[in-house]
Parts: sequence; structure tokens; C-alpha cells
Amino acid sequence: MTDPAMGPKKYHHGDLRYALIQAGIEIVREQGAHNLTLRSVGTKAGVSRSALYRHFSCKDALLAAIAEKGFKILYETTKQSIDQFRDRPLEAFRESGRVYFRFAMTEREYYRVMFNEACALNPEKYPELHAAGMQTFNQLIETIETCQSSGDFRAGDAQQIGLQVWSAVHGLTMLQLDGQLRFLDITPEQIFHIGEGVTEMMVRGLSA
Amino acid sequence: MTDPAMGPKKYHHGDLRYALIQAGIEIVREQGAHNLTLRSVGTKAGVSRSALYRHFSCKDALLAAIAEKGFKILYETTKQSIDQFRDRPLEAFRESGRVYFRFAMTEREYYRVMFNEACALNPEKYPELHAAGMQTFNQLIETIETCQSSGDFRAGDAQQIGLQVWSAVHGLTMLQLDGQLRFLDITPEQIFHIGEGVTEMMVRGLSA
DNA sequence: TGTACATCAGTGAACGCGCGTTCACTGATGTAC
DNA sequence: TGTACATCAGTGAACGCGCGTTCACTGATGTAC
Repeated sequence: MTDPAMGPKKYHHGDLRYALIQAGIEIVREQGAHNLTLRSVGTKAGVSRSALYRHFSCKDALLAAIAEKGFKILYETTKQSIDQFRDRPLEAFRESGRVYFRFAMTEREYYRVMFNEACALNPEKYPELHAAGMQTFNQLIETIETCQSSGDFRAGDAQQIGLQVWSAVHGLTMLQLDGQLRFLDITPEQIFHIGEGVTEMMVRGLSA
Repeated sequence: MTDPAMGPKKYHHGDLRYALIQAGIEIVREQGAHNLTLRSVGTKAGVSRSALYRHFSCKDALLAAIAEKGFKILYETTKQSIDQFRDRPLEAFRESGRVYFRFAMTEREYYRVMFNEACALNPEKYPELHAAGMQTFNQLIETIETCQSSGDFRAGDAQQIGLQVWSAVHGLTMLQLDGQLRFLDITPEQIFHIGEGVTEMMVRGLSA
């Protein structure tokens, strides 16, 4: 978590802000979102817990920074994947859904942090998080608009359609994350199949 | 919260279990899910906080009982509404979505408790909650099967389709509940319109 | 190049808070005689 | 009908826990001369 190039045993850290975010992400991944505490982050970064306050005004600010990073990762991952389908808009749309869902299932706890209520309720408080989230959402909207231009999708307010699509994928994700699918005996393998089903339902529902 | 017919000042309560569940529901509605503590429930029910342990093994057990009641309310509400459309399956399906979404938007915090992770992760621990949840879900599946029989929907595994539909509505609900739609400047009025859009997308996507 | 100094990143002990849970108890209740 | 008793629902004080945050401090750092 510390850049080895800086050498050890320095009193001043170098880039503690970055290190704290990275430590936070690792804790979320390894121990779950509920174990992300100032204590655990401090320990992981090899620093006292109050050091955090030099770089973040409060815990939520750290949370927002972690979430922001998550949206950027999701954006980049999606971008790389759908760029391969520049000439096949509908396939780009499908791939977009797959990538999103795969991200959510791989980074379960991280996904939860990205959609934590505390930060979302204050969009104006965390403008960078807002921007990162919007960039990811706008990418989806552009994908949809491309499908409309190509004649694959019917016309209509792309933002609204984007929200409908987002809801469907987010919903399946959250049901899985919160354990609701245990009621139905859905296995992890089946979940991706159901994800494909959600995408196909939407493709048919949105087609021209 | 106490049945007035029982008279006041009794040492033994009469039906404290029921009263605690009701008190819990009221706290969730009035003060939000995060304010549901053993202290607040005890106070609301006019009883010491340790009295709760005579009726529930732990806090989660109370949570499960509250959630169970919620699914029963949702089931009954939906049942009454869709019974009016016995001869119009597709309209029953649409109404089903409307009722669900209206319930979620009206009982925001209660909805959150119904889908709390702690109980869902132990389905075998709370069989009555499991049963109540399944009854609600099965009602959706039956509605879908009726649409398939009538030729409104294409054939296919109704449970899987039910899960897709549930995901879409649950997703929009959770995005709203967790404040994610603030990023997009979606007003409360618009949200129902988007809900209708989700339903229509699904109807088209599932139609024969 | 060496010294004095201001800056400020990180320390570590402590604070107050609210939480779920425990436990020895009290006293209302229904039952047996 | 009245008394003795076992049951057990509810009491209230206390416990330990982990949390976010504060605060006086220390000592590494870069800069001015």
C-alpha cells in the first residue's frame, strides 16, 4: 500500500490520501463494507486513525472518494469492453450490461459502497463523486442513443430509458447482494443466466 | 399501541409480542429503519427494553417479524387490487407493478426493513418470513402465468421471468430509496412516470 | 553550506455515544387443594 | 371460597463493545537568510 520507491520509515508519508483510499478499497474487498472503519483503514495504511483527518473532513468524505474511484473503474472497464463493438450497437448494449453485472458480482461489497446512501443524499457535497457517477451513466445513455440511431431501438427519451435499464440491472444486483435470492435457491451460476434474461427482455422491450 | 379494551396499568401486558411488532413498524415509518433499536421499541411500547427478550431471541428476530408483516400487507394489498382485473391479465400485471411501486414509495423505510440483509441471509432461521416472502413472489408468478395462458406473454420459465420483473421494479425502488436519483434531478412526481415506463418496457419485452 | 524557524503531517490518548445483551430481581397471574 | 404456591412476564441497572471525532503534542520537512 506504500509506494516502495519512497523508502520506509518516513515520518511524512508522501501520498497518504491515495494510500488511505487504496487501504479502504482493500478492506471493503477483503472484509466487507461494514468493516470499513477509520480504525481499520488507519491500521491497513500503517498510520494512526486520526491521521485520516488531515486528508478527509469526515468518514463520509473517505467513503465518497472510494465510491468515486469505483465509478471510474467501472467506467473504464465498460469503455474498453464496448469499444470492441463500435459497429454493432446492440451488441455493445448487451456487453455493457454484462460488464456492469460482472463488475457488481465480482466487487460485491465495493458496489455496495458506491451506492451507499450517505454520500448519495448529498450530491452537492461530493461533486467529484457526482461527476464520476454521471460519466458512467452518460456512457449508458450514449450506448442507448447509438442503438436508437442505428434503428435497433425505438425512439424515446434516452435518459429515461437509461434509467429503466439501470434499474433492472441494479435491482437484480441488489437482490443478490442482500441475499434475497437465497429464498429462491438461486445459485451463483444461475445468476448470470438470469442477468442475460434481463438484458434480452429489455432488448425486446426497447426494439423498434 | 396497547389495545384500550385491556385496560391500563396491567403488569402483564396481554399481547406484548404483537405490541412490539406494531411499535417497531411505527418507529420505522416515523423515524426510519436506522432508528429501530430495542430501546426505541421498548419505549414506544411502554415497556422496558429487556422485556423484548421474552418474545424475541434477538433483535434480528424482531426485524424478521416486522418484515414478515410487511410482506403480508404487500400481498393483501396486491391481491385486492389485481382481483379487479381477473378477466384482463395484462392489466392485472400492470396493476401489480403499480401497487408494488406505490407501496415501496409510501412505505419507504418499511420496504428497506423487508429487504434487510440480516434476515435474508438466514432464510432457514426465519421460516415464517420466508413463507410470507414466497407468497408475495408466487403471486407475481401466477400473474405472469395467467398472462402466458391468455396469450399476452410469450412462453418461458415463469419463475425466471418473475425474477426479471421483480429486479426491474426493485432496482428503481432502491435507486430512489438510496438517493441515487438525486444525481439525475428526478422529482418524486417523475418517479411514478418512470415506473410506468419500466412496466411498459417489460410488457413489450415479454409479449408474445 | 550551515543555522533558525515556521509549517503542518501524523501521534496517541481520551472522549462521549448508542448499541445489543445479560442478570438477579419483583410481583402479577393461574392453578391445585 | 380462600389460601399456598409455582410460573414466568416484565424490571432496571449494568456490562462490554466499537464507533467517529477531538486535542494537545511531536517531530520531519522545506525555506529564508
